[in-house]
Amino acid sequence: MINILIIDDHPLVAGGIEMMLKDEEHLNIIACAKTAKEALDFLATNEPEIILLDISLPDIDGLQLCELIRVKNKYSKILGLTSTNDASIITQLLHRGANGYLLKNMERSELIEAIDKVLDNKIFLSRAANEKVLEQFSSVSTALNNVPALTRREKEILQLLEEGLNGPQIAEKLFLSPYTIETHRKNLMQKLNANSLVQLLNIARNKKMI
Amino acid sequence: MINILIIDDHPLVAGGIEMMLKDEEHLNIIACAKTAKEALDFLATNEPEIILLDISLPDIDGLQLCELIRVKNKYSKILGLTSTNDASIITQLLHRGANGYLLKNMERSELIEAIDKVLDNKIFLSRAANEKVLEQFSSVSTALNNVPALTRREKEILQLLEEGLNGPQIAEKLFLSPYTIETHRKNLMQKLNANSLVQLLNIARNKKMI
DNA sequence: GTTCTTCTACTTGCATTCAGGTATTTTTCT
DNA sequence: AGAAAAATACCTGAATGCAAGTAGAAGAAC
Repeated sequence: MINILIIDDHPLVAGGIEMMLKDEEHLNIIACAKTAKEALDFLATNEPEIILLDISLPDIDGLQLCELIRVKNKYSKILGLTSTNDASIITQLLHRGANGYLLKNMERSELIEAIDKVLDNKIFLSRAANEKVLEQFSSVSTALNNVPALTRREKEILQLLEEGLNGPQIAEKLFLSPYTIETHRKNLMQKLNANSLVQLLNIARNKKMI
Repeated sequence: MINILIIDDHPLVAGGIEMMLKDEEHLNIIACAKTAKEALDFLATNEPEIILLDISLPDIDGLQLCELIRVKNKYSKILGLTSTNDASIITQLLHRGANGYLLKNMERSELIEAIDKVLDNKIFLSRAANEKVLEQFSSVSTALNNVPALTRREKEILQLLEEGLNGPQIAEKLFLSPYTIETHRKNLMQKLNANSLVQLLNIARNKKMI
Protein backbone atom coordinates (compact mmCIF):
# COMPACT_ATOMS: atom_id res chain seq x y z
CA MET A 1 0.00 0.00 0.00
CA ILE A 2 1.36 3.38 -1.09
CA ASN A 3 0.48 6.25 1.22
CA ILE A 4 0.00 9.67 -0.30
CA LEU A 5 -0.02 13.07 1.34
CA ILE A 6 -1.64 15.93 -0.55
CA ILE A 7 -0.51 19.45 0.32
CA ASP A 8 -2.87 21.93 -1.28
CA ASP A 9 -5.08 24.65 0.08
CA HIS A 10 -7.72 24.02 -2.57
CA PRO A 11 -10.23 21.39 -1.51
CA LEU A 12 -11.14 21.29 -5.18
CA VAL A 13 -7.73 20.05 -6.16
CA ALA A 14 -7.57 17.60 -3.32
CA GLY A 15 -11.01 16.35 -4.26
CA GLY A 16 -10.01 16.05 -7.89
CA ILE A 17 -6.96 14.00 -7.04
CA GLU A 18 -8.99 11.81 -4.75
CA MET A 19 -11.41 11.21 -7.60
CA MET A 20 -8.60 10.36 -9.98
CA LEU A 21 -7.13 7.84 -7.59
CA LYS A 22 -10.27 6.28 -6.23
CA ASP A 23 -10.02 3.22 -8.46
CA GLU A 24 -6.38 2.57 -7.66
CA GLU A 25 -6.53 0.11 -4.82
CA HIS A 26 -2.85 0.33 -3.98
CA LEU A 27 -2.84 4.12 -3.69
CA ASN A 28 -4.10 5.48 -0.41
CA ILE A 29 -4.57 9.16 0.32
CA ILE A 30 -3.51 9.24 3.93
CA ALA A 31 -4.02 12.97 4.53
CA CYS A 32 -4.65 16.36 2.94
CA ALA A 33 -2.83 19.35 4.38
CA LYS A 34 -4.05 22.84 3.57
CA THR A 35 -1.08 24.71 4.93
CA ALA A 36 2.63 24.20 5.30
CA LYS A 37 2.17 24.01 9.05
CA GLU A 38 -0.38 21.21 8.80
CA ALA A 39 1.90 19.38 6.42
CA LEU A 40 4.94 19.61 8.67
CA ASP A 41 2.91 18.59 11.71
CA PHE A 42 1.75 15.55 9.84
CA LEU A 43 5.20 14.71 8.58
CA ALA A 44 6.58 14.88 12.10
CA THR A 45 4.95 11.53 12.83
CA ASN A 46 4.30 10.04 9.39
CA GLU A 47 6.33 9.16 6.38
CA PRO A 48 4.17 8.89 3.28
CA GLU A 49 5.74 7.39 0.19
CA ILE A 50 4.38 10.12 -2.05
CA ILE A 51 3.86 13.81 -1.38
CA LEU A 52 1.85 15.86 -3.85
CA LEU A 53 2.86 19.43 -3.15
CA ASP A 54 1.13 22.50 -4.46
CA ILE A 55 3.65 25.25 -5.11
CA SER A 56 1.35 28.12 -4.26
CA LEU A 57 0.44 27.82 -0.61
CA PRO A 58 -1.03 30.52 1.60
CA ASP A 59 1.50 30.53 4.41
CA ILE A 60 4.80 29.73 2.74
CA ASP A 61 6.44 29.46 -0.62
CA GLY A 62 6.01 25.93 -1.91
CA LEU A 63 9.61 25.81 -3.05
CA GLN A 64 10.84 26.42 0.46
CA LEU A 65 8.48 23.82 1.81
CA CYS A 66 9.82 21.37 -0.73
CA GLU A 67 13.30 21.97 0.58
CA LEU A 68 12.18 21.61 4.19
CA ILE A 69 10.44 18.35 3.48
CA ARG A 70 13.42 17.01 1.61
CA VAL A 71 15.70 17.76 4.54
CA LYS A 72 13.38 16.25 7.12
CA ASN A 73 12.16 13.40 5.06
CA LYS A 74 14.79 11.86 2.94
CA TYR A 75 12.87 9.11 1.24
CA SER A 76 9.45 10.50 0.42
CA LYS A 77 8.93 11.16 -3.25
CA ILE A 78 7.83 14.72 -3.84
CA LEU A 79 5.77 15.65 -6.88
CA GLY A 80 5.27 19.38 -7.31
CA LEU A 81 1.91 20.63 -8.54
CA THR A 82 2.02 23.81 -10.56
CA SER A 83 -0.64 25.48 -12.59
CA THR A 84 1.67 27.49 -14.80
CA ASN A 85 4.16 25.87 -17.03
CA ASP A 86 7.09 27.92 -15.87
CA ALA A 87 10.52 26.53 -16.50
CA SER A 88 12.27 28.52 -13.82
CA ILE A 89 9.90 27.26 -11.13
CA ILE A 90 10.23 23.72 -12.34
CA THR A 91 14.00 23.77 -12.35
CA GLN A 92 14.01 25.30 -8.90
CA LEU A 93 11.64 22.59 -7.74
CA LEU A 94 13.93 19.86 -8.96
CA HIS A 95 16.94 21.54 -7.44
CA ARG A 96 15.23 21.60 -4.09
CA GLY A 97 14.68 17.93 -3.98
CA ALA A 98 11.43 17.29 -5.79
CA ASN A 99 11.21 14.09 -7.81
CA GLY A 100 9.04 15.59 -10.48
CA TYR A 101 6.21 17.93 -11.18
CA LEU A 102 2.74 17.81 -12.59
CA LEU A 103 0.70 20.50 -14.22
CA LYS A 104 -2.68 20.95 -12.65
CA ASN A 105 -4.36 20.39 -15.96
CA MET A 106 -3.04 16.85 -16.01
CA GLU A 107 -5.11 13.87 -17.00
CA ARG A 108 -5.74 10.98 -14.67
CA SER A 109 -3.34 8.75 -16.60
CA GLU A 110 -0.56 11.25 -16.19
CA LEU A 111 -0.96 11.34 -12.44
CA ILE A 112 -0.83 7.57 -12.19
CA GLU A 113 2.18 7.45 -14.47
CA ALA A 114 3.97 10.10 -12.45
CA ILE A 115 3.45 8.22 -9.21
CA ASP A 116 4.69 4.98 -10.75
CA LYS A 117 7.73 6.66 -12.14
CA VAL A 118 8.91 8.44 -9.00
CA LEU A 119 8.35 5.29 -6.96
CA ASP A 120 10.72 3.72 -9.43
CA ASN A 121 13.31 6.37 -8.49
CA LYS A 122 12.91 8.21 -11.72
CA ILE A 123 12.17 11.87 -12.34
CA PHE A 124 8.77 12.64 -13.80
CA LEU A 125 8.29 15.74 -15.91
CA SER A 126 4.84 16.70 -17.06
CA ARG A 127 4.39 15.81 -20.70
CA ALA A 128 2.79 19.10 -21.62
CA ALA A 129 5.80 21.06 -20.57
CA ASN A 130 8.58 18.77 -21.49
CA GLU A 131 9.77 20.40 -24.67
CA LYS A 132 9.89 23.86 -23.18
CA VAL A 133 11.59 22.77 -20.05
CA LEU A 134 14.11 20.52 -21.66
CA GLU A 135 14.94 23.33 -24.03
CA GLN A 136 15.79 25.57 -21.18
CA PHE A 137 17.45 22.82 -19.27
CA SER A 138 19.91 22.19 -21.99
CA SER A 139 20.73 25.60 -23.38
CA VAL A 140 19.84 28.44 -21.13
CA SER A 141 19.53 26.49 -17.94
CA THR A 142 22.82 27.51 -16.47
CA ALA A 143 22.05 31.13 -17.12
CA LEU A 144 18.57 30.76 -15.71
CA ASN A 145 19.74 29.02 -12.63
CA ASN A 146 22.64 31.17 -11.74
CA VAL A 147 20.52 33.53 -9.75
CA PRO A 148 23.30 35.88 -8.77
CA ALA A 149 23.57 36.72 -5.10
CA LEU A 150 22.25 40.18 -4.48
CA THR A 151 23.20 42.18 -1.44
CA ARG A 152 20.56 43.41 0.98
CA ARG A 153 20.71 46.92 -0.35
CA GLU A 154 20.46 45.72 -3.90
CA LYS A 155 17.37 43.67 -3.15
CA GLU A 156 15.81 46.63 -1.42
CA ILE A 157 16.44 48.90 -4.34
CA LEU A 158 15.31 46.30 -6.84
CA GLN A 159 12.05 46.11 -4.94
CA LEU A 160 11.55 49.86 -5.00
CA LEU A 161 12.38 50.04 -8.68
CA GLU A 162 9.79 47.39 -9.26
CA GLU A 163 7.22 49.52 -7.47
CA GLY A 164 7.76 52.20 -10.05
CA LEU A 165 9.95 54.63 -8.12
CA ASN A 166 12.76 56.28 -10.00
CA GLY A 167 16.29 56.98 -8.85
CA PRO A 168 15.79 60.29 -7.07
CA GLN A 169 12.60 59.07 -5.41
CA ILE A 170 14.38 56.05 -3.99
CA ALA A 171 17.26 58.25 -2.88
CA GLU A 172 14.87 60.45 -0.96
CA LYS A 173 13.13 57.50 0.59
CA LEU A 174 16.34 55.86 1.78
CA PHE A 175 18.13 59.10 2.68
CA LEU A 176 20.86 58.38 0.17
CA SER A 177 22.42 60.25 -2.68
CA PRO A 178 20.84 59.68 -6.10
CA TYR A 179 24.31 58.72 -7.22
CA THR A 180 24.33 55.84 -4.82
CA ILE A 181 21.06 54.53 -6.13
CA GLU A 182 22.44 54.79 -9.59
CA THR A 183 25.47 52.75 -8.62
CA HIS A 184 23.30 50.03 -7.13
CA ARG A 185 21.06 49.98 -10.17
CA LYS A 186 24.12 49.75 -12.35
CA ASN A 187 25.48 46.83 -10.34
CA LEU A 188 22.10 45.13 -10.49
CA MET A 189 22.01 45.49 -14.24
CA GLN A 190 25.46 44.06 -14.54
CA LYS A 191 24.70 41.14 -12.24
CA LEU A 192 21.51 40.28 -14.09
CA ASN A 193 22.85 41.05 -17.54
CA ALA A 194 20.20 43.62 -18.28
CA ASN A 195 20.48 46.46 -20.74
CA SER A 196 17.72 48.62 -19.38
CA LEU A 197 15.54 49.09 -16.35
CA VAL A 198 12.60 47.32 -17.92
CA GLN A 199 14.78 44.37 -18.85
CA LEU A 200 16.23 44.29 -15.36
CA LEU A 201 12.79 44.03 -13.84
CA ASN A 202 11.69 41.42 -16.36
CA ILE A 203 14.68 39.27 -15.62
CA ALA A 204 14.19 39.66 -11.89
CA ARG A 205 10.55 38.70 -12.19
CA ASN A 206 11.49 35.73 -14.32
CA LYS A 207 13.87 34.47 -11.71
CA LYS A 208 11.31 35.07 -9.00
CA MET A 209 13.55 37.55 -7.28
CA ILE A 210 10.70 39.99 -6.78
CA MET B 1 -33.30 19.15 -11.57
CA ILE B 2 -30.63 21.80 -12.04
CA ASN B 3 -28.26 21.20 -14.93
CA ILE B 4 -24.71 22.39 -14.59
CA LEU B 5 -22.07 22.94 -17.24
CA ILE B 6 -18.46 23.07 -16.13
CA ILE B 7 -16.00 24.92 -18.36
CA ASP B 8 -12.48 24.21 -17.21
CA ASP B 9 -9.48 22.69 -18.89
CA HIS B 10 -8.32 21.07 -15.66
CA PRO B 11 -9.82 17.62 -15.18
CA LEU B 12 -8.70 18.05 -11.59
CA VAL B 13 -11.01 20.97 -11.04
CA ALA B 14 -13.88 19.35 -12.85
CA GLY B 15 -13.35 16.22 -10.79
CA GLY B 16 -13.22 18.22 -7.61
CA ILE B 17 -16.49 19.96 -8.35
CA GLU B 18 -18.08 16.66 -9.26
CA MET B 19 -16.96 15.29 -5.92
CA MET B 20 -18.34 18.28 -4.07
CA LEU B 21 -21.71 17.95 -5.73
CA LYS B 22 -22.10 14.20 -5.76
CA ASP B 23 -24.40 14.18 -2.72
CA GLU B 24 -26.66 16.91 -4.04
CA GLU B 25 -29.43 15.01 -5.77
CA HIS B 26 -30.95 18.07 -7.42
CA LEU B 27 -27.67 19.21 -8.98
CA ASN B 28 -26.70 17.44 -12.16
CA ILE B 29 -23.42 17.98 -13.98
CA ILE B 30 -24.60 17.74 -17.54
CA ALA B 31 -21.22 18.32 -19.22
CA CYS B 32 -17.62 19.40 -18.80
CA ALA B 33 -16.05 21.50 -21.52
CA LYS B 34 -12.29 21.84 -21.69
CA THR B 35 -12.16 24.63 -24.23
CA ALA B 36 -14.24 27.60 -25.21
CA LYS B 37 -15.07 25.86 -28.48
CA GLU B 38 -16.42 22.80 -26.73
CA ALA B 39 -18.44 24.99 -24.45
CA LEU B 40 -20.00 27.00 -27.26
CA ASP B 41 -20.75 23.86 -29.24
CA PHE B 42 -22.55 22.45 -26.25
CA LEU B 43 -24.43 25.66 -25.58
CA ALA B 44 -25.64 25.75 -29.16
CA THR B 45 -28.09 22.99 -28.33
CA ASN B 46 -28.36 23.07 -24.54
CA GLU B 47 -29.30 25.59 -21.94
CA PRO B 48 -27.93 24.63 -18.53
CA GLU B 49 -29.22 26.55 -15.55
CA ILE B 50 -25.72 26.99 -14.13
CA ILE B 51 -22.42 27.51 -15.87
CA LEU B 52 -19.20 27.24 -13.87
CA LEU B 53 -16.63 29.05 -15.94
CA ASP B 54 -12.91 28.99 -15.41
CA ILE B 55 -11.37 32.33 -16.31
CA SER B 56 -8.09 30.95 -17.55
CA LEU B 57 -8.80 28.83 -20.57
CA PRO B 58 -6.33 27.68 -23.18
CA ASP B 59 -8.03 28.96 -26.31
CA ILE B 60 -9.72 32.20 -25.25
CA ASP B 61 -9.86 34.67 -22.43
CA GLY B 62 -12.50 33.58 -19.96
CA LEU B 63 -13.81 37.10 -19.69
CA GLN B 64 -14.57 37.20 -23.38
CA LEU B 65 -16.21 33.81 -23.22
CA CYS B 66 -18.35 35.04 -20.36
CA GLU B 67 -19.55 37.88 -22.51
CA LEU B 68 -20.21 35.57 -25.44
CA ILE B 69 -22.23 33.20 -23.32
CA ARG B 70 -24.20 36.02 -21.81
CA VAL B 71 -25.14 37.31 -25.23
CA LYS B 72 -26.11 33.89 -26.56
CA ASN B 73 -27.66 32.55 -23.45
CA LYS B 74 -29.64 35.11 -21.58
CA TYR B 75 -30.87 33.08 -18.68
CA SER B 76 -28.05 30.78 -17.64
CA LYS B 77 -26.42 31.76 -14.39
CA ILE B 78 -22.68 32.16 -14.82
CA LEU B 79 -20.33 31.64 -11.91
CA GLY B 80 -16.73 32.57 -12.65
CA LEU B 81 -13.97 30.42 -11.23
CA THR B 82 -10.75 32.25 -10.47
CA SER B 83 -7.72 31.12 -8.59
CA THR B 84 -6.39 34.54 -7.76
CA ASN B 85 -8.34 36.95 -5.70
CA ASP B 86 -7.98 39.82 -8.10
CA ALA B 87 -10.47 42.61 -7.85
CA SER B 88 -10.02 43.88 -11.36
CA ILE B 89 -10.80 40.50 -12.86
CA ILE B 90 -13.78 40.02 -10.63
CA THR B 91 -15.30 43.35 -11.44
CA GLN B 92 -14.71 42.74 -15.11
CA LEU B 93 -16.41 39.37 -14.76
CA LEU B 94 -19.49 40.93 -13.23
CA HIS B 95 -19.57 43.63 -15.84
CA ARG B 96 -19.58 41.02 -18.55
CA GLY B 97 -22.63 39.30 -17.28
CA ALA B 98 -21.46 36.83 -14.67
CA ASN B 99 -23.73 36.27 -11.72
CA GLY B 100 -20.92 35.75 -9.30
CA TYR B 101 -17.54 34.23 -8.83
CA LEU B 102 -15.88 31.58 -6.73
CA LEU B 103 -12.30 31.23 -5.71
CA LYS B 104 -10.86 27.85 -6.54
CA ASN B 105 -9.91 27.33 -2.94
CA MET B 106 -13.57 27.33 -2.01
CA GLU B 107 -15.12 24.88 0.39
CA ARG B 108 -17.94 22.59 -0.62
CA SER B 109 -20.46 24.62 1.35
CA GLU B 110 -19.51 27.76 -0.48
CA LEU B 111 -20.10 26.16 -3.85
CA ILE B 112 -23.55 24.97 -2.83
CA GLU B 113 -24.38 28.36 -1.37
CA ALA B 114 -23.23 30.13 -4.53
CA ILE B 115 -25.41 27.96 -6.73
CA ASP B 116 -28.43 28.51 -4.50
CA LYS B 117 -27.88 32.21 -4.47
CA VAL B 118 -27.51 32.79 -8.19
CA LEU B 119 -30.54 30.57 -8.87
CA ASP B 120 -32.33 33.00 -6.61
CA ASN B 121 -31.27 35.81 -8.95
CA LYS B 122 -28.74 37.16 -6.52
CA ILE B 123 -25.08 37.89 -7.02
CA PHE B 124 -22.66 35.64 -5.19
CA LEU B 125 -19.25 36.93 -4.22
CA SER B 126 -16.73 34.57 -2.73
CA ARG B 127 -16.47 35.11 1.00
CA ALA B 128 -12.71 35.01 1.08
CA ALA B 129 -12.40 37.99 -1.21
CA ASN B 130 -15.32 40.04 -0.16
CA GLU B 131 -13.60 42.65 1.95
CA LYS B 132 -10.89 43.35 -0.56
CA VAL B 133 -13.24 43.47 -3.46
CA LEU B 134 -15.86 45.56 -1.80
CA GLU B 135 -13.16 47.93 -0.73
CA GLN B 136 -12.08 48.41 -4.28
CA PHE B 137 -15.62 48.48 -5.52
CA SER B 138 -16.41 51.43 -3.39
CA SER B 139 -13.29 53.53 -3.59
CA VAL B 140 -10.94 52.78 -6.41
CA SER B 141 -13.29 50.65 -8.41
CA THR B 142 -14.00 53.13 -11.11
CA ALA B 143 -10.32 53.70 -11.69
CA LEU B 144 -9.56 50.01 -11.63
CA ASN B 145 -12.39 49.07 -13.85
CA ASN B 146 -12.05 51.59 -16.49
CA VAL B 147 -9.68 49.50 -18.44
CA PRO B 148 -9.29 52.06 -21.13
CA ALA B 149 -9.72 50.87 -24.67
CA LEU B 150 -6.34 50.69 -26.30
CA THR B 151 -5.94 50.82 -30.02
CA ARG B 152 -4.25 48.02 -31.88
CA ARG B 153 -1.07 49.98 -32.31
CA GLU B 154 -1.01 50.93 -28.66
CA LYS B 155 -1.37 47.31 -27.59
CA GLU B 156 1.40 46.31 -29.93
CA ILE B 157 3.73 48.94 -28.58
CA LEU B 158 2.78 48.17 -24.99
CA GLN B 159 3.75 44.59 -25.66
CA LEU B 160 7.10 45.54 -27.11
CA LEU B 161 7.81 47.91 -24.26
CA GLU B 162 7.04 45.06 -21.92
CA GLU B 163 9.60 42.93 -23.68
CA GLY B 164 12.24 45.46 -22.78
CA LEU B 165 12.65 47.30 -26.07
CA ASN B 166 13.07 51.04 -25.93
CA GLY B 167 11.60 53.71 -28.16
CA PRO B 168 14.16 53.71 -30.96
CA GLN B 169 14.33 49.92 -31.02
CA ILE B 170 10.59 49.67 -31.44
CA ALA B 171 10.68 52.35 -34.10
CA GLU B 172 13.21 50.34 -36.05
CA LYS B 173 11.24 47.15 -35.66
CA LEU B 174 7.99 48.66 -36.84
CA PHE B 175 9.53 50.92 -39.49
CA LEU B 176 8.21 54.00 -37.75
CA SER B 177 9.69 57.22 -36.53
CA PRO B 178 10.89 57.21 -32.93
CA TYR B 179 8.64 60.20 -32.45
CA THR B 180 5.64 58.10 -33.29
CA ILE B 181 6.55 55.52 -30.71
CA GLU B 182 6.94 58.28 -28.20
CA THR B 183 3.53 59.62 -29.00
CA HIS B 184 1.96 56.21 -28.54
CA ARG B 185 3.82 55.69 -25.29
CA LYS B 186 2.68 59.09 -24.12
CA ASN B 187 -0.92 58.29 -24.95
CA LEU B 188 -0.62 54.97 -23.18
CA MET B 189 0.71 56.65 -20.09
CA GLN B 190 -2.10 59.14 -20.13
CA LYS B 191 -4.73 56.47 -20.66
CA LEU B 192 -3.40 54.34 -17.84
CA ASN B 193 -2.51 57.21 -15.56
CA ALA B 194 1.13 56.25 -15.32
CA ASN B 195 4.00 58.55 -14.50
CA SER B 196 6.78 56.45 -15.87
CA LEU B 197 7.43 53.50 -18.09
CA VAL B 198 7.83 51.12 -15.17
CA GLN B 199 4.56 52.29 -13.70
CA LEU B 200 2.86 51.94 -17.05
CA LEU B 201 3.94 48.34 -17.32
CA ASN B 202 2.98 47.61 -13.73
CA ILE B 203 -0.48 48.99 -14.25
CA ALA B 204 -0.90 47.12 -17.50
CA ARG B 205 0.18 43.89 -15.84
CA ASN B 206 -2.18 44.56 -12.99
CA LYS B 207 -5.08 44.96 -15.35
CA LYS B 208 -4.05 41.87 -17.25
CA MET B 209 -3.52 43.85 -20.39
CA ILE B 210 -0.24 42.12 -21.09
C1' DG C 1 45.06 43.58 11.44
C1' DT C 2 44.73 43.18 7.01
C1' DT C 3 41.85 41.59 3.09
C1' DC C 4 37.41 41.37 0.96
C1' DT C 5 32.80 42.75 0.37
C1' DT C 6 29.42 46.01 0.64
C1' DC C 7 27.78 50.46 0.78
C1' DT C 8 28.51 54.84 -0.19
C1' DA C 9 29.38 59.09 -3.40
C1' DC C 10 31.04 61.41 -7.26
C1' DT C 11 32.34 62.85 -12.58
C1' DT C 12 31.64 63.10 -17.57
C1' DG C 13 29.19 62.45 -21.52
C1' DC C 14 25.66 60.73 -24.25
C1' DA C 15 21.01 58.49 -24.82
C1' DT C 16 16.47 58.18 -23.56
C1' DT C 17 12.36 59.42 -21.28
C1' DC C 18 8.82 62.59 -20.16
C1' DA C 19 5.64 66.65 -20.43
C1' DG C 20 3.84 69.92 -23.17
C1' DG C 21 2.42 70.88 -27.21
C1' DT C 22 1.06 70.92 -32.99
C1' DA C 23 -0.24 68.81 -37.19
C1' DT C 24 -0.98 65.73 -41.26
C1' DT C 25 -2.58 61.49 -43.12
C1' DT C 26 -5.17 57.29 -43.01
C1' DT C 27 -8.98 54.36 -41.30
C1' DT C 28 -13.28 53.63 -39.65
C1' DC C 29 -17.89 54.55 -39.00
C1' DT C 30 -22.39 56.58 -40.09
C1' DA D 1 -19.30 62.08 -48.37
C1' DG D 2 -18.31 63.86 -43.95
C1' DA D 3 -17.14 63.29 -39.14
C1' DA D 4 -14.60 60.92 -35.74
C1' DA D 5 -10.96 58.04 -34.28
C1' DA D 6 -6.44 56.30 -34.96
C1' DA D 7 -1.97 56.48 -36.58
C1' DT D 8 1.64 59.05 -38.03
C1' DA D 9 5.43 62.67 -37.40
C1' DC D 10 7.62 66.54 -35.44
C1' DC D 11 9.48 70.19 -31.77
C1' DT D 12 11.54 71.98 -27.24
C1' DG D 13 13.39 71.61 -22.81
C1' DA D 14 13.95 69.50 -18.52
C1' DA D 15 14.61 65.22 -16.15
C1' DT D 16 16.22 60.80 -15.91
C1' DG D 17 18.75 56.75 -17.42
C1' DC D 18 22.93 54.52 -18.86
C1' DA D 19 28.08 53.53 -19.50
C1' DA D 20 32.43 53.69 -17.74
C1' DG D 21 34.86 54.91 -14.82
C1' DT D 22 37.16 56.40 -9.56
C1' DA D 23 37.25 56.18 -4.70
C1' DG D 24 36.55 56.49 0.38
C1' DA D 25 34.29 54.37 4.61
C1' DA D 26 32.12 50.65 7.21
C1' DG D 27 31.68 45.66 8.31
C1' DA D 28 32.68 40.98 7.99
C1' DA D 29 36.00 37.32 7.55
C1' DC D 30 40.59 35.24 7.85
